[in-house]
Amino acid sequence: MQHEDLINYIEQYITLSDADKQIICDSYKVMHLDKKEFLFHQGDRCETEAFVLNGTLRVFYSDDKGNEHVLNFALPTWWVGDITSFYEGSPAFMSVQALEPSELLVIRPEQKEELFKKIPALERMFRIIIQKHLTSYQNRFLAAISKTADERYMNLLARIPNIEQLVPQHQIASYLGILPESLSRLKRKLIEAKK
Amino acid sequence: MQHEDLINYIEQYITLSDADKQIICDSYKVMHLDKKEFLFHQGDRCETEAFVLNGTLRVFYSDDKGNEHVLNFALPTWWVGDITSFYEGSPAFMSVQALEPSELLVIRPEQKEELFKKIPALERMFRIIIQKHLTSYQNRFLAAISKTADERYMNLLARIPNIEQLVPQHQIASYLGILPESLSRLKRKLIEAKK
DNA sequence: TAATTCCATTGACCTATGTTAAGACTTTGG
DNA sequence: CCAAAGTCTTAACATAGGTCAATGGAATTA
Repeated sequence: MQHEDLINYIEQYITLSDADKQIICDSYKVMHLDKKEFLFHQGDRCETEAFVLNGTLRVFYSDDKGNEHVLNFALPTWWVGDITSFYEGSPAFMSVQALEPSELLVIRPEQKEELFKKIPALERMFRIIIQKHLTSYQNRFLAAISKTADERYMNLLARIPNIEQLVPQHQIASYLGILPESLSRLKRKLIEAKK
Repeated sequence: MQHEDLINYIEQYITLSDADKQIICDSYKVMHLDKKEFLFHQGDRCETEAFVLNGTLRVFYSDDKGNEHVLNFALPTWWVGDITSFYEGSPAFMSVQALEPSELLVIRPEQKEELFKKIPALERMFRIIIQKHLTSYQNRFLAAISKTADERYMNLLARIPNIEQLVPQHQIASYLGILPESLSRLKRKLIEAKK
């Protein structure tokens, strides 16, 4: 069943009756994205919140000079969306694009409201998830101002060991907040240091 | 009345009956912090969420080398707390300390649960506030990796024009993610460039 | 399969910020 | 009211990472 991973995920947080599971399956629709296809674009309203079933996506922000900065990747069992845009209808702060063909489970704002009414315990789960995201960005910020690019690279590898197989190098550089040239140089230094 | 600023703040988001106002006044207790006194320490459980009535506080993280990094300041009508620690009971990620004598309205987790039961519309307000915090840290992160210290300094001044009168310079440097020496140099350059 | 675009690497050079150290001025606490 | 601690500035030097340019290989597309 398509929704199995989502059900398993939710059951880490709360207990679900069979009826609850049915409601969840009805609320989330399967969606496919081709490589390079966007879930939503920065500036548009984000009307979909998605749970990644498989594939890889990047969440990025384009600044005023047109430079793109990877805020995060999205891998299976992760959530993607722009919550402020999703709930409040404001323009999305970032874009989300598939880096390879990907399968998602998506929900729209009205349906999510419905879902919360039917399974209020989910509110708590999503609140915790938002808090984790907040903590994660606090950490990214702290790392950006207090660690070297080497350290941030090693941390990323520790957190997502197969990241090199999943996304191209220049996306990793962008995630780290450096240029591809710098990542290249950095990797060489690490290899030489190991010898 | 002590709670007036809080009531006004909340009324920006939702409509309150007189009974609601009374409940809010009963839920939030006035608290005074002397200069240098802590609201809570990194590593402890954060059992208070506070609304700042007056004064100035700093929210900071101490890294493994003992260096302190200012995550944010807290000024009148701002909220401070470590939500994850507050709700989930985990150790606080950061510390909060008064930079001058400050007055707060504080609430404890159990009381906040009670409050949500009595005035459910507050849940929505706090969800929006968390989302704003999340966006704010995404921005801090992006600025940290893509803007120069000059730009970040100018942004801070634009956002909080009187920040120089409120907090010592080395705290501003810490907020910007640079050393006091660098901020000093940077300010001189800006002054010279203006001539 | 050719043509084109994209991607990773390298090198030379540049700049913003860190590092260290010193001195003057201000605030705090006994 | 003095001593001590904290704060701001300046300067000389070091370094991480940016910038620019060139190359070769890989992946897309016609």
